[in-house]
Amino acid sequence: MARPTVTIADVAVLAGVSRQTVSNVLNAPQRVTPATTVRVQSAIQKLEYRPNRSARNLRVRASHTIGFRINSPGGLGDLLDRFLHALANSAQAAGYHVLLFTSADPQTEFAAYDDLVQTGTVDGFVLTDIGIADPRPAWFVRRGIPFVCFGQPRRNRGEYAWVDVDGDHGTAQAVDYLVSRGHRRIAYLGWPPGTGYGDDRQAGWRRAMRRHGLSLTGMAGTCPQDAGSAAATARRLLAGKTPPTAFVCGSDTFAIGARFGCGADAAGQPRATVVGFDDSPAAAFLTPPLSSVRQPLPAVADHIVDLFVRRIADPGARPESVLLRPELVPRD
Amino acid sequence: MARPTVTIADVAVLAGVSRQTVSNVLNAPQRVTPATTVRVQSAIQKLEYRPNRSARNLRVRASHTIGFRINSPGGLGDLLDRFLHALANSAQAAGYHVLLFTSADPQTEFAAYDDLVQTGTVDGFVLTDIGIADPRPAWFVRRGIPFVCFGQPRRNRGEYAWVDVDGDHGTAQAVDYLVSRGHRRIAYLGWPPGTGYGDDRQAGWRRAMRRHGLSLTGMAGTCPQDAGSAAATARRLLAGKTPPTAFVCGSDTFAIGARFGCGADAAGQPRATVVGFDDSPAAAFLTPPLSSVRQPLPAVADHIVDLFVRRIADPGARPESVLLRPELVPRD
DNA sequence: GGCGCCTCTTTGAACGTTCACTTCATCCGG
DNA sequence: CCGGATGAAGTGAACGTTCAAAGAGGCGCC
Repeated sequence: MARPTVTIADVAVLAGVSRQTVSNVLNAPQRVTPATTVRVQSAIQKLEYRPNRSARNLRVRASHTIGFRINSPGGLGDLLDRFLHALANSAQAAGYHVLLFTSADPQTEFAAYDDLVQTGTVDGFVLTDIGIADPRPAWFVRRGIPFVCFGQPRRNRGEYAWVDVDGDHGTAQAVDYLVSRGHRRIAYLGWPPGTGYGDDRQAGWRRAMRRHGLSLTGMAGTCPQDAGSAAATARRLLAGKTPPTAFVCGSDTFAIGARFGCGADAAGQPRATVVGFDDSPAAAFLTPPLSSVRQPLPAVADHIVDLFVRRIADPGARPESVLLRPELVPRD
Repeated sequence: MARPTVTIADVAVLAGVSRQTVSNVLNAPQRVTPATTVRVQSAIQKLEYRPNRSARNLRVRASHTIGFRINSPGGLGDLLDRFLHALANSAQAAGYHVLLFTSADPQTEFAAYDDLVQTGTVDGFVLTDIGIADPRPAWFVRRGIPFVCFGQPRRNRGEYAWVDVDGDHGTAQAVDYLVSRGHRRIAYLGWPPGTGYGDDRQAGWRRAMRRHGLSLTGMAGTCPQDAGSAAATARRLLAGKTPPTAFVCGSDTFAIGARFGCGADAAGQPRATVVGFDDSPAAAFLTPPLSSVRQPLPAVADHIVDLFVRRIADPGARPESVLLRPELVPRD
């Protein structure tokens, strides 16, 4: 009810100590006697004191905020929600917050980054949808702006901080799984070459197929990521001389499309087994549900925030990076 | 390159005026002579001055930030991304930002709201997924915390600020459209009663059916919002004595499920026409694409931010609300 | 006993902005 | 030529926190 703001000075008076001691109780407890700490803590509770973030930010010259650009259709598909949730969660645990912003055209995008940093609104950024020759990482380094990528930059990957999920390993796992279930003609359905992550996923499939001594001919399908063209591509592959009995897909969108394209046999069962990527709820809810490769988003977010905080703490240090393994979620 | 921070004082010196005059140029231009304004503006540009947000926030006791709770699976489906984008966009235009946060369990949820406000991290909140007897609006009012709902609270709706999309009107439009295309047996597929928004959408279908003098028997299907059970429910309705020739759906998830459930005839065409709700990309990409009722998200976000800003400006004023009309996007 | 050292606490200042008030200059009517 | 009104610009203080440095007190060592 709009009670008057209670400040650190109020707490200090009630606890019979100085402002600084209250501050120390909160920020550097080891400097304060246990007895004093108790007194201050109880004063804090009694007054329901909560430190003012703007004042703190002003003084320490940091916003404790991570900027995230949310762009219109979002290349991440329905992964975005779940990633944002995980990111906000991990950030909070580290005393940070996630701030959303948008920028219509590419030329205002960099201006937006600059603005947010110059005004002290954010301390840095998390970047997603890292393109094959994305100009942003280099630009950020030039400006000295802290950032962590979700997805590895393909060029100069040692120079930037990033966290990625090993797509190659994921699709290879999917192939192993299908082989163990008796499949031998396993097709791949994913993005055309040039996306980076898509290439990795396709490479994992190819590698695993070779490892099992299986043929790739007539098994590779690429198309835009929409259920419609995925369905069409699946149908095309199924119409070939040696039709696949299973599909490994670059995303759940492809997978849902593939399921559509397969159609059902007399018993109502899909004519081919489909394994997706991302483990989206939509895929899990199909009947029968899709197996899918799950990205460990909470772990991804944790690492991103961790790397971010370290970047802030020591901007001069060599950027680190983390490659996490996804996990196949089998559903039958 | 970590150049030394340029402050309002630097600008003042360069322009040969006082701090306050620079501040006025930015915040109250009418108080300043055009000639002075020009001099100050050019100094600002030369120094690339950007006002520090923390300092401003501290002084004016406002964060110019709207809090948004992003919860794990998100009842909004893939609407969430697009809504967040729109919200961030509208907020920016009004000088605000959107800050994400999470809270695991319900008991920490209120603590989280409190914390963000008490620390001055946010000025208020945008609430989504307003339940039929949601405890939050009343709680916020009691605490004097500004908020705007996306979706109307069903109880005490005059007491809170909200923006909603008229679901009733949307499904009625869908029925009109299908009738104009010659359909007479039009089924509804949506949530079980008790969600509020779901009830509206079903009511719109029912009302329009009656208006056209069409029978409702064997036409109402409710089930959880997942493609699997939607498909099953659609199959069940199609197996009835007078099977529907079209489906109006409460969401695109239901719609995609219905499409699955219909299967295809010999020519590969779906056995019933399906109209979705939300106009998600997934629905548009099916072949043939789904018609769907589009929520005007940019307008929704604009109104939400507008109402929010007004709440802040005059917390005592009677809360306003806006009901927007969705628009059917026909696709054939 | 005097000195240095360590631990805990306090003090004044500073972060960069805007508010409230004052000063200064100009203009106009009488 | 004066008095008051009007408008532009400047001044000191304040927002609430943490930093840097200094103060107080106790302890051990020579």
